[in-house]
Amino acid sequence: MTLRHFRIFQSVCRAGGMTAAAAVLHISQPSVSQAIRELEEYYGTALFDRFGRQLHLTSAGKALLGYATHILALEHQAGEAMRGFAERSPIAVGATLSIGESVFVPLLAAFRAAHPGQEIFSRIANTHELESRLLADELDVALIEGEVTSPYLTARPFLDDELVFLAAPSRGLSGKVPRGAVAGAPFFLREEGSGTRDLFVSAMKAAGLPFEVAGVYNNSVSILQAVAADFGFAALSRRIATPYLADGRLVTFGVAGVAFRRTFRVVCHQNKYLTPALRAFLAFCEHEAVHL
Amino acid sequence: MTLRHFRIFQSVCRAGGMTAAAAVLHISQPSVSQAIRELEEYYGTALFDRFGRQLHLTSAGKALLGYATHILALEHQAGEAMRGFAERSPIAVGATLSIGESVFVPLLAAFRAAHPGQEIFSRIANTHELESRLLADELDVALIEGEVTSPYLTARPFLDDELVFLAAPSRGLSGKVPRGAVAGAPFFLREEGSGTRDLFVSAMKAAGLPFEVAGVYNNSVSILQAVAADFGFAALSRRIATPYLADGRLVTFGVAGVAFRRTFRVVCHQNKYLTPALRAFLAFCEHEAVHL
DNA sequence: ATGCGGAAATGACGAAGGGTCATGGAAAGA
DNA sequence: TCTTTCCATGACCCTTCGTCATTTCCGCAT
Repeated sequence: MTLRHFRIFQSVCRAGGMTAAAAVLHISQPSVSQAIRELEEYYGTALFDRFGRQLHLTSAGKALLGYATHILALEHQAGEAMRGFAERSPIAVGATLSIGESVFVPLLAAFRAAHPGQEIFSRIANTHELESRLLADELDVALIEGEVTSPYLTARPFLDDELVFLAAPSRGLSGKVPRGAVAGAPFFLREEGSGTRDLFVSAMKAAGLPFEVAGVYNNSVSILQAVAADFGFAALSRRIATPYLADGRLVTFGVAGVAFRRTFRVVCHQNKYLTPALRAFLAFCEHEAVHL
Repeated sequence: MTLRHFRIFQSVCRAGGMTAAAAVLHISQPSVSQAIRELEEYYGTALFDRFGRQLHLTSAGKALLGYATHILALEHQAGEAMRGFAERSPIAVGATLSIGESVFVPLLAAFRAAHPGQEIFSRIANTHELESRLLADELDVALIEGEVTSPYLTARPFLDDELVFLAAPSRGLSGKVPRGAVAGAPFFLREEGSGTRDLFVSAMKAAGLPFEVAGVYNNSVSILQAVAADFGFAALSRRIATPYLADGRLVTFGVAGVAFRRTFRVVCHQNKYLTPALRAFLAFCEHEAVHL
């Protein structure tokens, strides 16, 4: 059986005759006759009693009409639902901790304001987990700093970022300081697998600057507090340190030959089907995020 | 869209791949691919993300799967229900008052015993109403005494019946009585339109026997009671009078030249689709009713 | 009775949908 | 790197579904 049979059957019941149903459906009368005949043969029972030119639903016909009505209503609902999905299917967005602690929530807020009614699921996790979730299609898109390893993921830059050296004001550091001021000094680091940590370590190594590890914290706020308490130094995203720099709890400084530039990237699977909602989110990141 | 698309889509979701689904459905893999493609084009959105050889349902796909599952379940239920109907669809049986007061309930009881689980709707009404309901397909079959007028109804005899003269025992009548014993006597009659009344009136007329109308009752029990009280005579079906004859409240007698033979008939529309249940009921009337 | 009009059934036939096989491309595994 | 596996694509064929033409039957009016 096909939905077509049910549609025709329902029309015959509603119109009260095969010819009338054919007119409603804009098909020929024999086609309707044949469809009803097929239904009756398939189910092995008459759906109508033919009393001369009058059609009367049999009890079996009445029962089938109920099912047909429900089935067709469901199919219609499915169409409506899919039409809704085509426009604003929910999107699942991931972000690393660094981005999650800085621009992520403002970015989402701006996007929601621009796209009211758009459902968004969001998750904050480390780069490795985000990658595997992108590959498993459990996330539609992710915002990460640094590079991505899987060749199946495509990353587009959307925001420039930099790490800055941070110190307690009591140290009296500012502007450019000599390399000796930080060489071998104690630094607070993020945990293994952190993009921030990786960038810091590789940049210091490239600059030939050794350092001590004063502590490994899996979040930035604790590091900011530790540095403010003058337990050591750190290098974190300027965006994260901004509040502490603004009220003087921390100061930032530069070291000759050390650059911490990096790029935030919006990443999704190369074969990801881009719904309008997802396309809009990508476009938003690439064009609007610079205002944050 | 067709049910076929939903079936294939569901299979792909369940099997986890198009090739596997094709194997389950015993069709070729390209056919499955095409069906999914058509669904996606029709709804204007992707149902799966194709990450290499892996398929992942999109959120739209998840939504559609829910609808598809419900629709297919309903269609299956419809098939089951129709299968049930094909075997024992409910039957609507009508009967005249005369039959309703005598053999109808025993007949139904015997049929139910022979066909447990068979649903039966029954209605007792006069011949005219039964006929119009048969023509309007509101009754499947009716049991009537006497003839049927519409040419679209077919009547098959299933039981012989006769009216018998009834009197109070105190009258001292029995066996064959002379015509003078009833000529001009008071008789209780059923209402206009009653087959029993029609037969009585026409038989008396044919015999040239006049009579008085002592009362017109629309049921037989009241007539039996009136005759037992010796308010007058009556002629009713022997089957109805049997209890009164057995315990001596009434006696029956014959009059030379007067015969009240008639036939109970089972009637249905000539074009009525005979479900197995209906066919069984007709056969039961024609072959088993004689034992009542 | 007789003929007419309307509705369903039937038959022939063309177009389209749905099936197949053969093949290509991309990803996963040896 | 080679092989295997899976999905996508294209060519082709057959069944299905559409049409029109015609028939049949019932209901109605003459």
